[in-house]
Amino acid sequence: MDSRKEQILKAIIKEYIFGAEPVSSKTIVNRYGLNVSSATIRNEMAALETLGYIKQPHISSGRVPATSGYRYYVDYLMDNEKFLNEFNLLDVNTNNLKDIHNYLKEVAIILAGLSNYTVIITEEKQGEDKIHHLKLVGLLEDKALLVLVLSSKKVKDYVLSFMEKISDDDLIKLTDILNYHLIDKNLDGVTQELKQEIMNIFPDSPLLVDEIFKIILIALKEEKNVEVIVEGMKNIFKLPEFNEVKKIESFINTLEDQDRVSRIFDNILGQEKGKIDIKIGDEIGIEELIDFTVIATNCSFCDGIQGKIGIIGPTRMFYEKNITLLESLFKKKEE
Amino acid sequence: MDSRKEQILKAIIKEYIFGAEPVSSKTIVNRYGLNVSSATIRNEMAALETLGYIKQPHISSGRVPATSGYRYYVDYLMDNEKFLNEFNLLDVNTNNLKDIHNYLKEVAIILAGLSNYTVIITEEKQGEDKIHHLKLVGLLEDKALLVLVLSSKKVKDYVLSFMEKISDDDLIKLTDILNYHLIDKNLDGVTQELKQEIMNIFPDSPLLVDEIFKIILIALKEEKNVEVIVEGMKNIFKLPEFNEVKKIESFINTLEDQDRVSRIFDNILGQEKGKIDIKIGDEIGIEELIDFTVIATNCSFCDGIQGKIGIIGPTRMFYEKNITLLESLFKKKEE
DNA sequence: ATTTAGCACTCGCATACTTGAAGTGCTAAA
DNA sequence: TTTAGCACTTCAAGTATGCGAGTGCTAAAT
Repeated sequence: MDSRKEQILKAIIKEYIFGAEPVSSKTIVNRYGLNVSSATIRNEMAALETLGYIKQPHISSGRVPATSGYRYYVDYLMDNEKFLNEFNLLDVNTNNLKDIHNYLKEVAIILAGLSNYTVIITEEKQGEDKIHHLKLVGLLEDKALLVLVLSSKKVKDYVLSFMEKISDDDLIKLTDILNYHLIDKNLDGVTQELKQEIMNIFPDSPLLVDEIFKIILIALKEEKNVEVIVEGMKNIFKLPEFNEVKKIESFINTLEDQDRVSRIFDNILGQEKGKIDIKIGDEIGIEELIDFTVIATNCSFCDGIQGKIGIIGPTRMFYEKNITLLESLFKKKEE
Repeated sequence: MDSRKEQILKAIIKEYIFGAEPVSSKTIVNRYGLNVSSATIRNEMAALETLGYIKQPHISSGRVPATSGYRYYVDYLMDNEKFLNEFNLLDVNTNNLKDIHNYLKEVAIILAGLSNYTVIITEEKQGEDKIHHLKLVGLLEDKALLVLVLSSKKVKDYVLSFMEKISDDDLIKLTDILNYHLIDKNLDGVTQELKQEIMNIFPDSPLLVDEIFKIILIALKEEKNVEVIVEGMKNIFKLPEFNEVKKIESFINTLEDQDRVSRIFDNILGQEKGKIDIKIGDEIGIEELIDFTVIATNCSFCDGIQGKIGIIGPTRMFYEKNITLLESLFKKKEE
């Protein structure tokens, strides 16, 4: 990636974000004049395409950024223009749950209006439940039952299907190790690090441990009180690339499903507070959102209420603007 | 409307509710055989069209029910088949606001799933604010400022535009009368009856009084804590007649706007509890919902929380099913 | 070795035309 | 009053056609 390729990639992305139409070599010469002819641009574009940064909707059309093109843009090319709006909207001080809920709803509406995209917010009241006991029971050679006993005395069970065959001995060994590490842990304890640790001790079945962890997360999450707020779905109608009923249906279906909205955050956000995460297309990890980008961040309120805020828009979103928008929620207004 | 016309109207509506396609004279003969030929049906259909109960999307197509056709059906023709599902979902007993909110959200999701339409619910915590004082100030000959002082000391003002010219004298007279009747009244006091009473005393400007009342309602409502729940918007995608982006956009725009959702209920529901109201097409009073029917009812919970529940679907909705669905929310399960 | 002019080629989109099926209204006879 | 029959209308789907935008490639220029 020499400097000229970067310039051209940046031009293509800026142009496409602005116009939502395939960008031609001629457009780049006209508007970003790099002192070369359109033929040269075409050659460079062909190179950028082999590198996977851009693609053609069909032969003989202009180029459109690919996911990795946007990723490159966000990581290396984006102008960090500063926007002036600093709202400090999230400096709330209340202990009333209902108040917080209504307030966050208001925040979502405002943010949706400012961004012109869809805003998702979850508030989670940390559940008190921990894992009291855990058991793996073999059913068939590739199926087992995971039984969870929670400290609230609730019993939950899930059927696991593995790719690989697992012996009863393995199950017992795994049960012991999981119990040793997970007993009396709540959601905060079930971290990536712990998973790694267990996988070091028990390295033969990485997929299985993965699967089990996912289920434990789900089980404990069910004990959490997660409230989901979605505002500004209507903004999708402003985007010319989503002018088909099928696409809109898929989007609305996804965002009306609280589980899937929670999963967006689970997939993209770590534990860190205040950091802004950007996931583009398939990085979000939800099939239906392949054409979208999510910009999200953690935040926490009084009373142990955890919040997550995300802006979801097309992959060709105004990255700079929306990153600053999310950042500005936390900033104090300068005097 | 002789009996045969009623039979044919009923057949057309049932057929259209089921199939969402214009109903031909032949279809009626085939499926509802009334021992007459299709030509006779055609003659009757022409008559039903002049009566306004059905219409043709274009000449040489079958007939589709008109709003007044559905109205006639609901009022006189509908089978009151009883459905068995009785949920008694709304027999809740809690004083926790947050609980009620989450519970109602759950109810909305369930109801949306059962009905296959969109469900709207509002919970309203009655505001304490009353009107402390009211003033009308003339601005231009067809504009005036309505100033409201609330008992919470908040001052609100709104610009009124009238069709007709209003003299300063009239404004003063009207101010006095409104003050006399409205001081220390909250939302419960601003009723249709009171409006009638004032209009009897001051009959010259019916439109004006109407306008003022609307604004007072809005002002007091702003002091109310109204929470709006909308679930199942995705169900619109199952309806073949809403297969255009424009139509879906209009629907979602309307339902994402809390004010307009509140207005749906304001327009169609009276004070009565437990009564099921059905409004079809333009009867709803919201332009964008001209192709929809709303079935709605009032309900109230502990703690002075007022709720309104509505099912909103196409005018060709399964009326019987959804009426029973709403009814069954309140019924006790029979032993 | 790099850049560029020029040209053939591809694809999508809009327009117009054709055809067949569905359904009506009307007339004249039953 | 009802019905058979027929002319007429409209929609929907399929097909042909032309146009414009844009590319890739080749051969010449730098």
